[in-house]
Amino acid sequence: MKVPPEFYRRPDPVQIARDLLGKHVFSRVDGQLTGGRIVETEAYSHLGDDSMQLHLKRRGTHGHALRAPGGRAYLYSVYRQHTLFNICTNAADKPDTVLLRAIEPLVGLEIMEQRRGRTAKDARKLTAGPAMLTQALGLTPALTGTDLQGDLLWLEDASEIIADHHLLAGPRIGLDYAGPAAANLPWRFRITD
DNA sequence: ATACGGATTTACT
DNA sequence: GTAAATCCGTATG
Repeated sequence: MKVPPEFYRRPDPVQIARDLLGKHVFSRVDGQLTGGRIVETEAYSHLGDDSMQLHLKRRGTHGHALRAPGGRAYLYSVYRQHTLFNICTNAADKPDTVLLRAIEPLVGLEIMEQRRGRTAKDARKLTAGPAMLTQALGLTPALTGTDLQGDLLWLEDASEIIADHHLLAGPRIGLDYAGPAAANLPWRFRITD
């Protein structure tokens, strides 16, 4: 069953990032169903997180898509070639997000391999990065604002409980530019194999 | 009009 | 380990 709106509207993005591990994400783009199990996430908060302030400033008007009620998609491109998938959380005037960094492919393997191209031959690299998974799922920045209760892009609760000893918490990736205060926050979560 | 920078991936040595 | 790819939105003049 779908993850309900209340899940996304809670005020602590770190807790939401933690809780999203083990959930399943699906997309139906071009009529093709693809999806997988979430194994790595990062939290971003409008409070006490310099990287979020910089992001909003740098992204200006487009970043205002972040100012949406919890439970919508926010996708944007970085390095002019890759798309990243975030989930808006909290309330519209308190813009927090969770970035999906890695999933374990479950549904629509052939479609995802096709979308990823030749480098997908290595199965471990099919959806093991934030831009890899958006490509595999067929996601583009145009999907920003999509309601995750719809049938285009959504998350499902797989009734999986991840125990703390199967979790790894660490600093977020690629945020050195935002300064040590932001780069050192242990807001990245991953399921250990 | 032009300059700048980045929540990455891939192919190399 | 390092470096190149690659093009868009925002800011600034």
